[in-house]
Amino acid sequence: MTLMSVSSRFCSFLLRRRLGTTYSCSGFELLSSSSSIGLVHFHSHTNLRPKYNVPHSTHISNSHIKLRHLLLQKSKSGFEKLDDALVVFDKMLKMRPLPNVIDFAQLLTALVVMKQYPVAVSLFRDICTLRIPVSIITLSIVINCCCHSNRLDYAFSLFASIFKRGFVPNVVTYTTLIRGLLSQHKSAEARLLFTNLIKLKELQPNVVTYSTMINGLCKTGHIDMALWLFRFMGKSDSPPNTVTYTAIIDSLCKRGLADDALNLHSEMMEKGILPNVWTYSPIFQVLCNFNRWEEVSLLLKQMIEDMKISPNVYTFNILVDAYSKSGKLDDAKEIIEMMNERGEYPNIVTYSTLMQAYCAEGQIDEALAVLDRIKIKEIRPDCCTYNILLDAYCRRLQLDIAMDLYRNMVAEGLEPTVETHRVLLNGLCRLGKPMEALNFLYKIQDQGHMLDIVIYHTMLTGLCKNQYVHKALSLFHLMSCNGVIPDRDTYNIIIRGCLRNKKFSEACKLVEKMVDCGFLADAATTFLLQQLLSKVQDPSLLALHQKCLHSGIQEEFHGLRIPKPIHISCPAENSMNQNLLMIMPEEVQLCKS
DNA sequence: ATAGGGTTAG
Repeated sequence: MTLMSVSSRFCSFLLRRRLGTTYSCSGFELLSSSSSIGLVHFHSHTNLRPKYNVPHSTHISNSHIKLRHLLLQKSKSGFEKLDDALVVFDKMLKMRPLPNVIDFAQLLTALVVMKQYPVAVSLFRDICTLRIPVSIITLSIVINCCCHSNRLDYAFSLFASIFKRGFVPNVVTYTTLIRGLLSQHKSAEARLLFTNLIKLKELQPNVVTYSTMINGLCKTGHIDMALWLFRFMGKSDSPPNTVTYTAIIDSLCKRGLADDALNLHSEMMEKGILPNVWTYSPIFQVLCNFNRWEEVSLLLKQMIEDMKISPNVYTFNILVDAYSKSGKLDDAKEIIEMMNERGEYPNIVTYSTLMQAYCAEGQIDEALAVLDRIKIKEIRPDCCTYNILLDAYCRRLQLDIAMDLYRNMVAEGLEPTVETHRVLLNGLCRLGKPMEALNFLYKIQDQGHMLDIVIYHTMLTGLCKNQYVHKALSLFHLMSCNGVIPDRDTYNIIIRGCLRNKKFSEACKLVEKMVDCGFLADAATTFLLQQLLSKVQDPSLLALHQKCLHSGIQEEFHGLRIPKPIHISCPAENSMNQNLLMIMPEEVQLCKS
């Protein structure tokens, strides 16, 4: 058997495997067990190995040059279809001499651009099986793919293989792993990796490493550490750039700290670090939230005219949503007009937002008209679009129409989400059919659909409102068995349910349990308690009220959240390592041991 | 040839 025939049969086999039914199982199965497809036998014939070590330059043909040209382009834009990428890969495997490390890395990059992470991992597996050489860059690309597929286990096993293969991880490899850890909410581990890099003088983090760390710290709720690191960066060799500032600004905006965000926005401009479209979007969001409409208009003008930054779909969608939610439908439509004029065309999110606005105004026909119009424009409605309409019908108690729509969306090939199910459950409860809702819940659970905490909240609320508080209590106990841990909202929902149904002793027990778990009564619960106390003088109720007051709920009342002010301080000018380790005291302990 | 920001749905 010649090398070519084995190789080409082998290639087709791999391709079929990827294109066939087993393909959907992602590349990770291949990563763990290559022997399952009989490759071990293939390995043992050393003379069947492709002769990749033939110097490339002497054999470069026209097709190699064509390939290189194609890959350069596709690694930036991605292939139009997944199959196109697979066909190119198959052709590459048949070429002699084989394309080089860079060519294969570029093909993987094209798959990354297409967000086809598991496929990239699968191709990488084939590359290894065929003994095609890889580099630290190839490995970094694949580690990134594992992280994006939430497979940290594979990412770290590949990380270990870097050393076995005799490569050295670079700053990109480490940054990728740090991002992976943070995206999986493993912020302690990310911090440990980050500090160890510095402490063990492995390598110097660059501005991307810092920004990744800062963004991740913000997203995992460690904004104080993020701010510290941000100010530390200002004095380091890698000062913050636009992305770093944007991460902090976004975080401040999400906390409602509009003025702090605006100050930072001015600060960066003073330092000559130019904001971009990413920087402006969260600022618009927070200004809208606080009804600072004048400033919104001014900022939009400044952004476009002075800074010459074009708002994009994201920016515009934030504005459309904010205007709609404040009943300023005309302003929302004006923004959509502006989008069309500027060639930044509205997308499915824009139209779903607009439909949501019509539904909120009770103009469901207008919302349906939008749906018809986008279908003409060949914009495909997604699950969220349907969820909005489903919710509107459920609110009007037209559950039969909602169910029709539900069947429609499934027929269109859309997979219902937790939100879809939440909307339908809510609809059943509204109609006073809590037991049907509960049965529906069990049905979707049996079907293997995910039940999240929001679904439980909907069901608990529905049961309590329909005087099925005993059923609510059993569901409350059941949810932790199903791996969904009650949070502050869960406790407050069930406690209010008990109070409304005069189960005061049960409410007492739950408040105690809640406080033990570190949660407090919210404004609605406190308000209900006060209302009840003004009518009924029940001693257990009074004790309950006292307990709630002692647990310190005053900071939040009547649903108004008052954000705590943040002081952005500068780190003291000590030695670098001292300073950096100060932000992560837990890690210092770990490092010492 | 590899790494870092944002929108709709309780």
